[in-house]
Amino acid sequence: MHSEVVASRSAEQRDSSRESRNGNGTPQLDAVSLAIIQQLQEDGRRPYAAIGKAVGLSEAAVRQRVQKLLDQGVMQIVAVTDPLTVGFRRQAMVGINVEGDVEAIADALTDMSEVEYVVMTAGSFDILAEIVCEDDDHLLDVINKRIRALPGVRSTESFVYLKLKKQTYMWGTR
Amino acid sequence: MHSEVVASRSAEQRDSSRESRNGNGTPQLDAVSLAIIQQLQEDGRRPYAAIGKAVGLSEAAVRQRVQKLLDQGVMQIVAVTDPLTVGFRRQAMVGINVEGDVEAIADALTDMSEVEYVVMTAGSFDILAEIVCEDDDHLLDVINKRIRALPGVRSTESFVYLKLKKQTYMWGTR
DNA sequence: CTCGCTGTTTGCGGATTTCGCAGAACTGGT
DNA sequence: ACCAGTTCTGCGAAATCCGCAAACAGCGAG
Repeated sequence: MHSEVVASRSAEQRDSSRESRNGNGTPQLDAVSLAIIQQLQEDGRRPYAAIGKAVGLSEAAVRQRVQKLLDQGVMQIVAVTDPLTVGFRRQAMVGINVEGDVEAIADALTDMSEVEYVVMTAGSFDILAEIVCEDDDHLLDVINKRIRALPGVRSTESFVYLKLKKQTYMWGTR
Repeated sequence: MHSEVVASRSAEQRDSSRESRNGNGTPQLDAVSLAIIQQLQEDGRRPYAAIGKAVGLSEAAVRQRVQKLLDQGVMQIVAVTDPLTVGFRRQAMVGINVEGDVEAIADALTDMSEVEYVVMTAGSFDILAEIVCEDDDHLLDVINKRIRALPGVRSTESFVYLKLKKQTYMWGTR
């Protein structure tokens, strides 16, 4: 019925060893899990059986691997939107310079619900943070009252979003 | 069986008028669609019936709305991961200054597969673009050979990612 | 080499969910 | 009041999801 798939699977399977972890504690993914993620990046609701056919695994096996990937926090299956469409009128990327413990500031930003995205960077900013707000007042409040008030924040520079041009989640689908 | 749900629905339903469009061509979302999106932001695979129970609609109605939201491009249901986990070792945010047609440059960036995110901004950069690459060589190539080569790009500044601290998709879930 | 341990895969039923469709209900315009 | 367009509902049929027990593979200890 699906003999050629099985054949290709056992070929793939050879080097897909047991899941291990590297130093960071980030789970090491084999080729099959990667292929599963790729399938779900194209369509987060794709049936397990269809994914199984694509990657050469049974429906139940795919289901278990997906569940594990979710439990481990390797991936999440979610709806993503353009915030502007959903009623958040003001967004900005904020570049931040820190004196002292950068990670502590990053953690503080992480705790703010208006902050969608926090990344520590090399370059003329120590941290980049994306802010999503309802309106100008809200944005102003977050940047001036809350972020600049954090002890250790030396300076900030804001880039207010005018238009979102691209937003994809297709890593590995090249 | 679910009488109280029906009751609460008709209350909600009153102000959920026909879908319209604002000037931008972006569909206007009513409270119910927003609630549906919110449900799917928590779990992209949540069954239609469960969503229906939460927002006060029948399973079929939810299904139709979700399909329309997907068709309209208002949202997409996808798996998202930390690129580092999936084998992309180098990422960077690139700030770009443009002379002339900013949107043309933004479109050119959008066409590059390594570019995950493009946004036009106000401030000292005209465009911010997020780049996801396999390694340093790849990143260098994209920034120097491809982005800087675009006619109209006056200057760029790169912020290489050191550590991703937060990445959420929970707009409206506050 | 064999035993046993562990983690993964497979193959099933049964329960749930998805899907397509036809009719009812609601809205806005004439 | 009526009509056209859209949305919602309620089904039955098909597909999918889920849990479980058995088969299987890797691996270290004896």
